[in-house]
Amino acid sequence: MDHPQGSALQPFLSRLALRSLLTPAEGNAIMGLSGHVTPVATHVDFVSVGDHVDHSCLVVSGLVGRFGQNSDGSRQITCLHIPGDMPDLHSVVSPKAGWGLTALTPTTILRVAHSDLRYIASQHFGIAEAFWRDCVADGSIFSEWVVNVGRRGATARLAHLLCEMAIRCERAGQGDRRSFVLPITQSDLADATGLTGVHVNRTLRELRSRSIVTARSKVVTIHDWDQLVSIGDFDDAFMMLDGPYPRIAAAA
Amino acid sequence: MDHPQGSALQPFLSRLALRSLLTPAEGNAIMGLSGHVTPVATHVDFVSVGDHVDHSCLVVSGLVGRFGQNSDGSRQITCLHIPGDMPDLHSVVSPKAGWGLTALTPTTILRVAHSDLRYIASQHFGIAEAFWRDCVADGSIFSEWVVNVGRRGATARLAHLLCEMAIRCERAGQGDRRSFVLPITQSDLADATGLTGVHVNRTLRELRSRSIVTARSKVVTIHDWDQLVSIGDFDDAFMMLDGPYPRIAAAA
DNA sequence: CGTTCTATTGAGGGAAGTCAACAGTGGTGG
DNA sequence: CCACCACTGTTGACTTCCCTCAATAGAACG
Repeated sequence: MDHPQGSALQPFLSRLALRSLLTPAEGNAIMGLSGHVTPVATHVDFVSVGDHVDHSCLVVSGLVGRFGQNSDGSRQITCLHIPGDMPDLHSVVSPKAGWGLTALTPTTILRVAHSDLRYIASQHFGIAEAFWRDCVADGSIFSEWVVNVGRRGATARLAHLLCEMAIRCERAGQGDRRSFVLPITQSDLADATGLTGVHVNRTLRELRSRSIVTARSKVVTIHDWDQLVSIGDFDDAFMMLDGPYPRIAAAA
Repeated sequence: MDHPQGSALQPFLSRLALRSLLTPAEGNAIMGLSGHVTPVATHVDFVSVGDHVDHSCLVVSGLVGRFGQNSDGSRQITCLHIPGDMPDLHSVVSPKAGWGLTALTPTTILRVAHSDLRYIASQHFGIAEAFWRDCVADGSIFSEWVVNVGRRGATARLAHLLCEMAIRCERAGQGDRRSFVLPITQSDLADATGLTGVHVNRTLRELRSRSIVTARSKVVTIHDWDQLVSIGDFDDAFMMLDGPYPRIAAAA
C-alpha cells in the first residue's frame, strides 16, 4: 500500500468540492486516503465487464474511457475521465462491473480500497453525500451522451464532445477551454461518438477547414468557441457546475 | 399535502429493497413519506429542462420518459420509468434539472418534497445509501443506452429495449417477461432508440414477422425470449439485479 | 531505421431518414 | 349511439448520411 503524495488526491478533492461543500475534517479524510499506484499502458483494460471489484480507480494522469461492449467486439465509450476523476466511484455501492475501463493513453491510476471509501463515507455524512452527488454528475453526463449519440449528426456529436471536454479540463485546472490536451486517437473518438474512425476523420477535417477547431497531436485548439457551442447544441447545464450545492445535513 | 395510501409507496420501497438492505425502521420512514398526488396527461412535461425543483416525482401509475432536447426540438428519451421508480431522485442532490420528464401515457405521480427525502436520508444512513445506489442503478441504465444507441442497429436497439423493460416489469411485479404492458407509441419508442417513427414501425414489423415479439395495443408479447436476447445482445448485468448489496455501515 | 500504430483520402454500398398518403383506432360530443 | 376528429400505425418511393473496403502517407517508438 503506497502512500501517495497529495498531488494524486488533491485533484479528486477539488472535483468533489466543485459540487459539494466539505468540512476541513472531511477534506482531511479524503486527503488521507491511500492506495496502489498503477501505471496502465495505452489500450489496456484495467477493469473488464463483469469483474467483481473491491476498489475504485482514481485517474492520476492520462485519460480513461468507460465503455460497454457488444458480443461482436464493437465498443462504445460512455464517458471520458481526466485526472482527478474516479470513474468507478459508483462501484462502492455496486461492486459488480457492468462496464469496463480502459486507458486511452499511457495512464496512471490510484486504486483505493472500497473498505477505505466506505469507512470515510460512514464516518462523515458529507462525504457520503459528496460521493452520491459525484455519481449523479457522472450519470448526468451519460444521459447527455445518449442524446448526443441518439439525436445529433456527426458534426454536432464531435462539437458537443469537444465542448464538454473543454469545460471539464478548464474546471480541473488543465489549461483553458480554448486549448487543452486530449490525448485520444480518432478511432477512440469514434467509439465515444458512435461513429467510425474514417468518418471522425472527415468530420474533423470539416471543422478544421471551417476554422472552428483544430485537433492535432493530442492538443485541441478551439478557434471559435461560440460557433462550436452552436454546432454542438451545447448547454452545460447537464454538467452540474452551478454548485456547490447545499448540504443535506448540517456539517458536524 | 395528501397522505397517500401505502399502495403508492410500497412499489418504491420494493424497488429500493431489490438492491439495498433496509432496516424495518428505514422501511417505515420511507412508507411514512407523503406528497402531492398529481395526474399528468399524455405528452405533458411535468419537469422541463432547466427547472429548479424542490421535490422528486414518484411514478404511481403510467409510464414516464426522461428526455434531453435539442434546440431544433428533437428529443431523445434517455430512460423509461415504470410505477415504483423515482425518475428524478437524483435531484435531491442536484436540484437544477438538466433533463425533462414527460408522461408517455396518462400517468399519476406523487411529488415528494426534497426536504422530506433529505430528512429521512440524514436520519438513516441506510436510506442515504439506498438512494445513492438507486441513482447509480439509473446511471448504469443511461450508460447502457449510450451503447445501445451508439453501437447497435435498429433491430438490436429495439430488442434490447424490450428485454430491459421485460425484466424491469417482471421485477416490479407487473406481469412476467413474456407479456407485459408498455403503453408507448411508436413515435416515443423512436425517441427512446434514436430512430424515426417510420423505421421503428418497419423494424417492429420485422420482429413480428419472425415470430419473436408482438407489440400491439400497449401490450408486448415476447414469443422467443432467447432469440430476442441474442438479437439485442442483451446482458442484464447493467441492471444491478444481483443484490441486495451489503450495507456500508452496520444497521443502527 | 524499420515496425507498428494512426491519419488521410477515394469509391461505392447500405441502413436509416424524409416525404407523403392513407388506414386504423379511440375518445368525445352532439 | 353514432359520427366525427385527432392521434397513431402502416406502407411506398426516394434521398442522405454514414459505413465499408482499400490504399497510402505520416508519426511514434524501440
